[in-house]
Amino acid sequence: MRHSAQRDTILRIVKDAHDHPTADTIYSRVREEIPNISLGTVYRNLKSLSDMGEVDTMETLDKSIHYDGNTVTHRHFICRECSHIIDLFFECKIPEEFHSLGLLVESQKTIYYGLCPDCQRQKAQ
Amino acid sequence: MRHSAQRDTILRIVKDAHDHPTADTIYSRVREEIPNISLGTVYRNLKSLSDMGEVDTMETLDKSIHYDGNTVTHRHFICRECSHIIDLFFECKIPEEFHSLGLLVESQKTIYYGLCPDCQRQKAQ
DNA sequence: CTCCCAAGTAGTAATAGTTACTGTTATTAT
DNA sequence: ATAATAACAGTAACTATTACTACTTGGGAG
Repeated sequence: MRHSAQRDTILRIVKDAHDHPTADTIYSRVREEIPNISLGTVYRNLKSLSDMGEVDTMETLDKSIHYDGNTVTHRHFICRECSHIIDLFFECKIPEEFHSLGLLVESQKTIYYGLCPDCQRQKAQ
Repeated sequence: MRHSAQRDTILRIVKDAHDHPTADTIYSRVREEIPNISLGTVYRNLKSLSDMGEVDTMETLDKSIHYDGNTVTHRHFICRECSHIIDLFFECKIPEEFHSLGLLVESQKTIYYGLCPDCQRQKAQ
């Protein structure tokens, strides 16, 4: 894989982001540094960065992919009201049962859905 | 909500399916019974059935939504080689930590990725 | 039972997110 | 420095899904 300024910038911006941005959001942030970058370049590099394990992806109820620069295993909570995404660094053990089923687990993605504290308060009023 | 033959059929077919079909797959199955049903009708009803909690959805690495007629809380394993989806009925406890964070969890979706027994064998050869 | 009308439908157009293509640019091995 | 080719910008194409519109149908009121 050849070096490219575009991919460097994309990776840095995803690593710096803590809001699980979509490709389009990443595109507009990268454009502040590289104004004429192509959206296709952003998608292509996000895909290769994801394949290389440099970034993680989240598939949510909205139809766009969210990217996560934090590749440490963790889970997510999404508020059904405000769509805010919260990172959860609880322990993520692979249950014993996988062995007996002969399943080799390489990664896992968990999303919890519900209400965040702020939205619970608003609902209560 | 008014009764409709189309929705009844769609729900029955999703409940009978055990392969987590996409809207398009469901469409072709429903067409065997209602040949002139519209794809839009399938999408619209899958959405309302999902809103009503009659079916569950799965957002996977491929970009289409998979539907699950089994609404008992469970998790999924997807093989990265053959894309086979396996249902897992292990216990799905909500960790204690959510309370201290003030997060109200209403549902959860977990997908494990890895290799199924068959694909592990093929890789070993 | 019949009539009415809103909810539902078929068919089609539109949209959004993503990927593919094409000619040009830039990285890196020689 | 030069050649080979990976990566790029710009644009077209694709796929899954949603929206729209005129027509149909379920089911309650009379």
